[in-house]
Amino acid sequence: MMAEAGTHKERTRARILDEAAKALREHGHEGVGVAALMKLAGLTHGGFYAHFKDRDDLVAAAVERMFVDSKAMVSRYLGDNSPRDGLVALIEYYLSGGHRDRIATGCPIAALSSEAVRFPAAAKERFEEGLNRFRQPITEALRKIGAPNPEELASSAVAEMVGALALARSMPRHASNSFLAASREQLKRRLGLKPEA
Amino acid sequence: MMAEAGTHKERTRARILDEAAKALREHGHEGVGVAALMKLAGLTHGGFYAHFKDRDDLVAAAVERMFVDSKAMVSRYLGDNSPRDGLVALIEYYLSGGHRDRIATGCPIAALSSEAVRFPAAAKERFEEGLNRFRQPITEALRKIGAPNPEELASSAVAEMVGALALARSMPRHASNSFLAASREQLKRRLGLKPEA
DNA sequence: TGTACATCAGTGAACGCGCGTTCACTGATGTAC
DNA sequence: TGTACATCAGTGAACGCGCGTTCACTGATGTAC
Repeated sequence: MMAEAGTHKERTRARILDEAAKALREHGHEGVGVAALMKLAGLTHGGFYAHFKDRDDLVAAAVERMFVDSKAMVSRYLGDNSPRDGLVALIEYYLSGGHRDRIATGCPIAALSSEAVRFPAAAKERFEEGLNRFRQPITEALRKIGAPNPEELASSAVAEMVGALALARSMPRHASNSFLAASREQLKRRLGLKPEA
Repeated sequence: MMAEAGTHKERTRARILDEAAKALREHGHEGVGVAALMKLAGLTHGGFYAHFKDRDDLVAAAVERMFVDSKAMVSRYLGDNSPRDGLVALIEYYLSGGHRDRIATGCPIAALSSEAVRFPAAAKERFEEGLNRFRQPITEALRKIGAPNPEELASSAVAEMVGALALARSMPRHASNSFLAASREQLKRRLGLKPEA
């Protein structure tokens, strides 16, 4: 995933962060223990403090790390495609069963939407930054296709995407599938991405 | 809030649940400790087990209790009003600064959207039930005003409301206000609740 | 109406456990000569 | 090229602490007579 370049120490730190970024999405802020995390990275717990000041420091760095995945995901869809095709592809991926089922590597915003309020200050700031960086390219794409009020529309779309994904994860499979489908359809329609009937 | 009728024991249990339902929204699943909770209810921690089998049992009951507030909130807006006025009022309250700032007594779905996946089984079931009971009257109101595909539209609207409220809580005040405003505007427009221009 | 007694909600000390953190140490790595 | 040494990432035992849970007990309440 990452954890390639740099000195030995840098690569170890990156390995810890890769695991932390996954564990944080999968188990939440309180669900990531230092000992369990270090074990996932193939180390013992004492070594943790050679890399991070304390647990809050780790959480802040892990939140930043999560948004590297987020940025890559957005670029994959909005990078090369036309804005219109990109938005459609982004919505279809974001609200897919696959994304719903892969919390650990999926969108950090949806994975932590209701927990971020309680993050320690540094982590919270990075979450806010990540959220803005997610919203911005969507705003730009909407502007390019000539949507009215692209900022407002992008905020609203992000809210729906995040809400739909988070809630879909708390539902039984069947209900979850149609819940995702509902937002996929409504989003494509209201962003003007559907061939008009 | 509740905690009035019944025997002494029933009233005590209700008092504990009232506090738990607030603490759960405010501090999340891992943030509600038995000792702290009992103190909030004016009791000592040992007495807890006269009322609940264990912590999971409490959490399940507290989730159910939260949705009593939720149901009351929805009825307040969709109960007496015309469906159209009711929907407008519901959206305006739900996405208000006041609701954003009162997590402990606000919508349980938004407060726990990203955590519900990890609830113990019984709590998770009650969360699902609560979500359905929230969605249903919105579907009905949309059906009454003649919206096309009211089920799909209600799901989509609930996703946006929940996502917008949860994310607004993780933002600095100014950004948060306009984020809420964006979803308020977009929702009223797309549900056909705006006087057409 | 007054006394004796059973009930049981609630108390608070104690438990085992896992958490975050500290620290004396080890042993592999890279540089100096 | 080979040896001596300094560095420091990583080890693992130990810490204090707060958690959920147990349990012997207390004392207020309500019923029986």
